[in-house]
Amino acid sequence: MEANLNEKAECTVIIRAAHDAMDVLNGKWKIPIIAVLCFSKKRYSELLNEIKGISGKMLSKELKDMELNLLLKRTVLSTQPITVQYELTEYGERLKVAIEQLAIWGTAYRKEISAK
Amino acid sequence: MEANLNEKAECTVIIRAAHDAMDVLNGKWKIPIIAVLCFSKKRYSELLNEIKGISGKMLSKELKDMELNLLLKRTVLSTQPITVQYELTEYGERLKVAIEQLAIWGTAYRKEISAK
DNA sequence: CTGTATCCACCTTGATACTG
DNA sequence: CAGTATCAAGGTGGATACAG
Repeated sequence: MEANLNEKAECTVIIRAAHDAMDVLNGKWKIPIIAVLCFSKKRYSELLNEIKGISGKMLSKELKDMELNLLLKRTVLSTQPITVQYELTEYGERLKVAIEQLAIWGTAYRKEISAK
Repeated sequence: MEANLNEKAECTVIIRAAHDAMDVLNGKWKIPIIAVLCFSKKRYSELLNEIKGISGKMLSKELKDMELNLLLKRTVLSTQPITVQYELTEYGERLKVAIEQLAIWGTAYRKEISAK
């Protein structure tokens, strides 16, 4: 019963915490964006090119969302014409571990499912 | 340049693999469902009670999705009235690691953001 | 108990054109 | 280059009633 209580408590905590995380990562594009930015900072147009299928509108929207959620930092460079750099914050960086685990699972899953 | 190629390749792989995973986990409720089932198999009504906010329709739909994706197994028990057990498959079990990482991140994020 | 059927409001996304 | 505005379409999720 002690074990049962602990299980229940732990379960509830995980559910809520995972939900918090997914709330911040909602939508189709946030994980791909973070995955790209895990390796280096990028400009808007670089992201647009490297994330296949995303539209400019969605990229803008997602980037704005993530900036508000403190996942990434936006920097306007005074080049001519101006360019904008996006990079992960510490919060964003720390998501890398979770995303890697998802990717590891996804890789194995795809492989085994397709071998069916 | 070699490093650059590797970075690019690894990045692409991670994006695709994470996308595969998120494809299977799409929607609002799959992660909570898996989190609950991580600890023990559950019946439909137990899931309905323990996952706060989910409707019966969505629970049915998500469970069906996940069964098709081989994430969980559905077993009809010949009780009176009949009950149905859901449990994770091996694929589903292996997602636990990734979800735990998400939860760890979510916990820290919530804590630090609220401390703002 | 374990679902399904229907209806509906909302949200997300995409295409396209446009701005500074 | 880095976005914004507008419109349209489809998907998502909730309420309710019903079925086996």
